[in-house]
Amino acid sequence: MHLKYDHRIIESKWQQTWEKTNAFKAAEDPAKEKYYLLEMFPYPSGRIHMGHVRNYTIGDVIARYKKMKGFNVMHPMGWDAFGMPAENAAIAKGVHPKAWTKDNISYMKDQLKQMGFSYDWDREIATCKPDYYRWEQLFFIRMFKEGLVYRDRGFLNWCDTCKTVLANEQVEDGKCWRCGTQIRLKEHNQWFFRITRYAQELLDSIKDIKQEWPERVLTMQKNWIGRSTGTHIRFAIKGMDNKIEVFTTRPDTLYGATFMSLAPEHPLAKTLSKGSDQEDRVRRFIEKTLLDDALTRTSDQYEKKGVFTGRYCINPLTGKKMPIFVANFVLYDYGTGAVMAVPAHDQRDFDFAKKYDLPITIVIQPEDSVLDSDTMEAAFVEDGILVNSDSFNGMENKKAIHAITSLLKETGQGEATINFKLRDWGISRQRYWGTPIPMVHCEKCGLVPVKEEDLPIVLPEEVEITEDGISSISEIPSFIHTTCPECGGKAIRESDTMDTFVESSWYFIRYCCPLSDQAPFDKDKVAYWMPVDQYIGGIEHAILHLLYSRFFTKMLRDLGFIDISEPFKRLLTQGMVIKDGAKMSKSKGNVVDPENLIHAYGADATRLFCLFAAPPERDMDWNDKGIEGASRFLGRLWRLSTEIKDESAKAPAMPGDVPSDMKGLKRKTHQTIKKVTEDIDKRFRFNTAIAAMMELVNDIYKARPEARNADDFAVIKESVEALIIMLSPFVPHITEELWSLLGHDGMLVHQKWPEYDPLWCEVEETTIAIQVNGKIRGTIAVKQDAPADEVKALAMANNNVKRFIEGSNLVKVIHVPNKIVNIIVKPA
RNA sequence: GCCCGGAUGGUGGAAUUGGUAGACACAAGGGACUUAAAAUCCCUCGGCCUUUGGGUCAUGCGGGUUCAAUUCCCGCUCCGGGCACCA
Repeated sequence: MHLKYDHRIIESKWQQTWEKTNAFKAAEDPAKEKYYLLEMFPYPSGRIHMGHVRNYTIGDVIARYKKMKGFNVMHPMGWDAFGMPAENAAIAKGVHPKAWTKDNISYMKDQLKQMGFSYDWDREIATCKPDYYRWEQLFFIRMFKEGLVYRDRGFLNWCDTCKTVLANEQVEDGKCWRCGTQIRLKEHNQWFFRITRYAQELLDSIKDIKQEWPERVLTMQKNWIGRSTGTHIRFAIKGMDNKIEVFTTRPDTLYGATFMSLAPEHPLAKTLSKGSDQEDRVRRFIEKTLLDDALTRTSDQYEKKGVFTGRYCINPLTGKKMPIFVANFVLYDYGTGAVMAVPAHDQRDFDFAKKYDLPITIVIQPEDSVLDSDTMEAAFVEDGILVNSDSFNGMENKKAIHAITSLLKETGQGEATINFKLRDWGISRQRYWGTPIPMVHCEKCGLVPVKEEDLPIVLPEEVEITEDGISSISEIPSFIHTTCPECGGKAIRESDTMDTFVESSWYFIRYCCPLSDQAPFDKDKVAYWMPVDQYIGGIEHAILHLLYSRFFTKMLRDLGFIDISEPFKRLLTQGMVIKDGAKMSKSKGNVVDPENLIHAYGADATRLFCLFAAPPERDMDWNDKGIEGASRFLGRLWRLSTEIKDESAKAPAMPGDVPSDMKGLKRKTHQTIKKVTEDIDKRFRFNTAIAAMMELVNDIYKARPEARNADDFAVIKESVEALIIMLSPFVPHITEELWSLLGHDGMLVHQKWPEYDPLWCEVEETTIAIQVNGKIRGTIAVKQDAPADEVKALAMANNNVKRFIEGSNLVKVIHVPNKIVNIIVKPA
């Protein structure tokens, strides 16, 4: 009788053994090449979901594989523990966010352990703990001193009924998700990180990671940073001292600028109309427009509307009056929030001019036709020759861009500039569950940072939680009232907390030295482990999290904390787990709980299924039935290994009477080792690696009845053992058990990855396809690398091929070695 | 709307550098074993036609390049991700 495969017993047994023996504890060892593998840490939402299982299984395969390859692997795990869901849960259930988060962490940690992931739990981090966020507060203070933090006007979603600030996620169709009240944008001073100071470097250093990051992620980041070269132009306002500055990539059209459009958020929008009969209309227009979100406002279908402010500015080149409008399609976030309108050469300006009957002046003519401003039906946006532009008439517009910019520069009315779409990072959150911003408002001294020795500023726990919400720390007198670090007088603490993206922008460095309490980072340890060799996470983080982390790394370098410039050497973006056509997520209610799978089929089967279902980069469509196949395969592996052990023990040592040939299996074994190694190492294609190992299992099953003597069984044993070792990163528990059942002493986690013998990988014979005029008409078997003449002759001799070439004239024969022969014929 | 991806049998997917489309699985159907069931093992499995040799269509749609296109180019459709306060 053989032991039955019982995942419940085996999995917990090996999980305990690994833990007891500290199998995954990482320590600096200069003699060994380090490998820092990291998966994006989870938000402790309550239970792990399929996305976590997929992400962490992919990571675990690589971590275990690299360890077997001899690397000193660090594979840490932690918790992105601040954030909105904890507050929502607090409101819904009356639990304190801290308690809710703590419970979730302990439950999810247990779940991760049940999956058998190879984490070094000694490095665990939770971002909501003061011993973590105190360093973030230190960074904030140092950044403030370097001018990398500033306070500026910003806009918040405000619900008048709930009297609360709403996150974008909490706004549905412009209305509050709880009470349905139309939200409005409220002005509020907020803290910003000056990420734009790094815009150029973030763009330039893409070349340093280019080889190892997915192309599409870098493309998205480049577009997000959005560098463009253009010109700043200042327009004088009639009757005022102020000027309006615009950014344009088309200074060549300046002579055609006939009016000015301001974003409703523009500080001048209200000021310009003050005291005029337009004041009320402008105010109403701005209020109305601010209700529409940015997506709507940039849409093609969005009706372009505006209102005259009652004021004019002066075109710096023509000297003509240009009416100033507030227009709903102008965005405050891009450029300067003001656009010089050139209706003849910009479609939006054209539509606007037609609607409000504003002058259209053509300043660029195409070379092959003549435009007429009275009859044109769309803006002319192509290249052409300047007209109506004084001394620039007749110049190609591309050249005029530089010529006009030079003129503006000479007259002090503008200059060439570079503009980025990237905006500074607003990090203020008017929420309780986050890192307190270590600043103090003093009436006398203004904004003063907390003294570094007074850190951490601990988030107070005594908050009021009701069904309606959670009080802000601004309502806790003991927290809010303090003394000024500079003058010692009465002062008020900043009560905004930081965006949780700040915590996740540097956690990967802290993993190198999670316990250090003298400084955020231990330089030696960081120097050994950083950068992360392989980072793995969802494609949904392609821009924000990854860009913020890159920014933080560069900034911490400049603040003297670390010596590297890019945090993640290699990136793998894993696709999402999709069910019913949408991303599996709590908010969509289509979540599959992996816990049921682990109980019913085991962690190994769950891991195998996740890896086999799709390649990591692709979205994975959830299918409940697939796990059966994974589970069946493990049963097959189990029986094969235990039975072979008995059979080989009984086999006669001397060659038996029936000759047999195990060459085929030996070849397949080495080819499989090669294939699996390359699939993991070069391509991260775990699904095809598993398929290859399934093929090997099928071949062993077929070869088994042919085995007669000890030599034959030695080949089979070699196959089975190679298989068990190669499968161990994928299904670590069952393989560990089989390894020990086969009589091995040491644990499989400490085994070396198998090597393949190139000689045994060679193919003896290959099947090549014969085409006639590009259509397959037969196949022939030939020796690997057979000479072209021989192959061509064999191809022409094929019976079916003959039917298609007989009676035609041979044009040519294309031979691609070991692949195909294509015979081109023409009818006679 | 803007930026970035994706689409291959009933299903998940494979085809690594332009060279036999459908590897490996799932589901389905058939058979063996069994008192029976489960498990296991074996076989069939894109559509249509067929004289069972094979022929023909087929990788979201429409064009193109090539001896040869799932793969490269152009134009679409649909689906997904991101859009700066979800993480």
